[in-house]
Amino acid sequence: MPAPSPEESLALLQKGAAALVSKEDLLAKLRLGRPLRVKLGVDPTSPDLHLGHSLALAKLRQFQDLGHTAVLIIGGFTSLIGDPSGRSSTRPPLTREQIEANAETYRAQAFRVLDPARVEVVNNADWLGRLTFEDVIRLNSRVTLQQMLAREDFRARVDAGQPVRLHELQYPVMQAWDSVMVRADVELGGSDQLFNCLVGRDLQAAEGQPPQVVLTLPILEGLDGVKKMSKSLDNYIGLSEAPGEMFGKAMSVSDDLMARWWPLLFHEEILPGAHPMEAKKTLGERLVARFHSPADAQAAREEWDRRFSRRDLESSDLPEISLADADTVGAVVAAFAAGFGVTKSRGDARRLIEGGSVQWRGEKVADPKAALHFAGGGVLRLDKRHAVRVKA
RNA sequence: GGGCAGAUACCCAAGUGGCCAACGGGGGCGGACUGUAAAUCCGCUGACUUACGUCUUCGAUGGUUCGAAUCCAUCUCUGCCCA
Repeated sequence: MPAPSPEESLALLQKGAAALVSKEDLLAKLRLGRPLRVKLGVDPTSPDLHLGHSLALAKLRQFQDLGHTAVLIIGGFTSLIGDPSGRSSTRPPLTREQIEANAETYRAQAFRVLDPARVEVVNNADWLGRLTFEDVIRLNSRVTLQQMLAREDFRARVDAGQPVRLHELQYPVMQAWDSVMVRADVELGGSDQLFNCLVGRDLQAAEGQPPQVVLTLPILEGLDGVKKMSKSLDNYIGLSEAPGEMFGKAMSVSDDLMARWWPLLFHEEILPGAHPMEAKKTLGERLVARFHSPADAQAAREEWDRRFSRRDLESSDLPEISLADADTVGAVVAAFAAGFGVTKSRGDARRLIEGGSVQWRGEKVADPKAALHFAGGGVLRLDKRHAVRVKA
């Protein structure tokens, strides 16, 4: 493949971007003819990277494919504070152990998207943790309170009478310092990172470095179609989720949300005239193909059709467990535990049963006290998404 | 440092001595309908219990009372105004 011209690269890199500061700067940097250092910071605040992160990761991959270097910053230090972006309240701090563990899983997940050959993975605890108080004061002198209050989420919390802690104001400064330390040519991030990334430009300039180009990507809405996709809201599709889970979650989103996701995920318009359900299946398939493999995608779709369209639980791929005869409540609790590692209270189980969700061998069992006999085996349906095959 | 207001379940919020495991809304879960969509309708939404009921819960601790989310004291935290 012939190396694309700077102009061609620019056109490609602009696709799907929410903001680019600035186009001219990026073009100028592309014309330097050397690999650019493209920074993306992620805070290991949870064990999972999700589809929301994948937009920036995919853009980073695009840079890599054009010959540039990905600088993936694991926010070992920043996550001790937590970016207040998009949050209406203070984030609870994580322990160092949690962060370490999460950082480890992040690498693995990020490499589902990134090219391992052109990436530097660094941890900002390595430099932020060494700053002296004097250093910190010096950095802070570069930023004004007014600038901070220009950030909408801070402003909103102040206006709403909610606390904003001073340490939260440090977050943009730390992120900016990262840019200086890795000598970033470009920084990627979600739209809500725009402010932080721009502080990076200021700080780099103050340190005598050419300011980075900032390229932001749209924020992906979560499964609920209302809030930003995030682990803490439990409205996400994890990059390392099993194909079936991924496909199923994709199928559960509203048609409207799917239509909004489509261009963000695929950089193309949704097929006009396609039945929404078909389109959604295609979406699910493409996601599974992207993060697992085309074969997994096809299998996930077939399994889904079998299980949910044709409601053929009997031939579906279910966890196989052994269960002792028990009353229905006890059996449901045991099946959740053995089949899915999920702890259900007996109250929860009873509610499911009384709600008519539980079926044994295709027959609804609505009486929590009914005794179930598992000799001979069969399928025990627990709720929409959970069913187990009981061994004979 | 001073004054005022506030802290209720996942979120918002009602409740100012017993009828409170705590109104209502949101969210979530389940059912009907369906395309694991939307809309609509119904049920559930602290734990244990077949049930009667028992236990834990209304910022924390201690108290008053036969009885407290509700009253008193102290403490912790938050917002606003003043300095």
